[in-house]
Amino acid sequence: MILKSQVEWALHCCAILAGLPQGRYLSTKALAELHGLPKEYLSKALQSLSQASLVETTLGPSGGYRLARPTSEINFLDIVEAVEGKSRTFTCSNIRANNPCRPKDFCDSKPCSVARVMWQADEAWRNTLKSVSLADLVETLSEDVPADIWKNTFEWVLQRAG
Amino acid sequence: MILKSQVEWALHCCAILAGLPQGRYLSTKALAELHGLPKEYLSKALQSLSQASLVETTLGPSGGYRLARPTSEINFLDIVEAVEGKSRTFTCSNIRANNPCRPKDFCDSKPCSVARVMWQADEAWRNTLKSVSLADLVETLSEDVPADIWKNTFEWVLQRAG
DNA sequence: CTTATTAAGGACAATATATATCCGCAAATG
DNA sequence: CATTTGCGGATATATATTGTCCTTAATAAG
Repeated sequence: MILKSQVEWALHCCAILAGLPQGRYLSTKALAELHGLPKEYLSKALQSLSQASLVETTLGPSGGYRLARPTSEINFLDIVEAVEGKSRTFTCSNIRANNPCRPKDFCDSKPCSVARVMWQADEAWRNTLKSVSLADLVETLSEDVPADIWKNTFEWVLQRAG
Repeated sequence: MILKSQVEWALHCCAILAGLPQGRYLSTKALAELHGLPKEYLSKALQSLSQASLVETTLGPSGGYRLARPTSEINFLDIVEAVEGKSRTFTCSNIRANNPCRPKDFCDSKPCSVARVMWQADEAWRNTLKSVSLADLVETLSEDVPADIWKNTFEWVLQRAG
C-alpha cells in the first residue's frame, strides 16, 4: 500500500498556491517546471483538486489555478482525498460469511471485528491529516526554507504567470 | 491507496489460530476452506507471517501453522507489516530539490515539511494498529459471533487438523 | 520403510492500478 | 483573430496485485 505520487505533487502545488499574492493564478506549466514534473500528468492531479473545489481556475493567458478558500480552511486530508478518493484504505470483503458453519440466512448485526479495527486506524490517519492546514504548512515551510530561496521562488513563478 | 486483500486474510487466519487449543497446528488447506479463499495464494500470506516469526510451522500430516507468541503479544501492526512490509505509506521523492531557484549544492537540514506531516499521519495509523492485540480481537469476536457458530467453527477446523 | 501430507518457494500468467502522453474542445485574454 | 489555458477522452507503458502450477524437502502416520 502506497500513496500515489500525485498526492505529493498536489500538496507541494497547494503550498505554492498558498503563498501566492491574493487573486493571482498559476498555470500547470509553471507548477510543473518549478517542481520538475511531467506537465500533462500533473494536470490530472490539479484537475482532481479542481473537481474537489479546492482550487478555482480560469482560462487564457495568465490563467491557471488559485486556492478556492483561505489557507486556514484547507487541510491535508482535503488534498489527499481529492487525489486518492475518499474510500477507506482497508476494504472488508466479509470473508466471515464464507464460514461453512454459519447458517446461510445468518445476518450480522455489526461490521466485521477485523474491519472495525482497521477502520479505526484509518480514521486516526485521517484525523491527523485533517488537523494540519495549508496555513500551518506555509508557516513550517517559511521556517525551513531559507528566506532568499523562498523569495526567489515566488518571483520565479510570478514571472511565468504573466 | 488500498491494502492488499492478503492483509484481511492474514488477520482472519490469525484470529482463528488465536482461538486454537494450545500447540495445535492448522493447515493452509483448512484455513482456505474455512474462509473460502484460494489455497495457493493464501499460502503466500501465511508464508509472510512465518517469515515475520509471528507463526511457527511444521510439516507432514497434522502439520500447518500455530502462533509463535501468546495472543497478547501479537498486535494488528505486526500482522499488517508482515504482509504489507514496513515501509511508510507516503514516499517523499524530494521534489523540492528540483526548484530551479535553489543553489545546486544546497543541502536540506530537515526532511521535507510535507513529508513530515504525512509521516506523522502514518505513525498515527500504525500506533492504532499497534494498540490492538490478537487477544483483544478474540475477545471482541466472542462477543460478536454467536457462541454456537463460534464453537462449531473450531470443531470444524480441528476435525480437518487430524 | 513407505506413503501421504505439508510448508516453502520459484516460475509464470492474468488482471488491476499507476504513470504517463497525446489530442481536440471550449473558454479567456489581448 | 491568435494565443494560452483548463478539461476530458483515448491510448500506451510500467508496476503491483492476484492467482495458478510445479518442484523440493521435511514430517508424521501406518
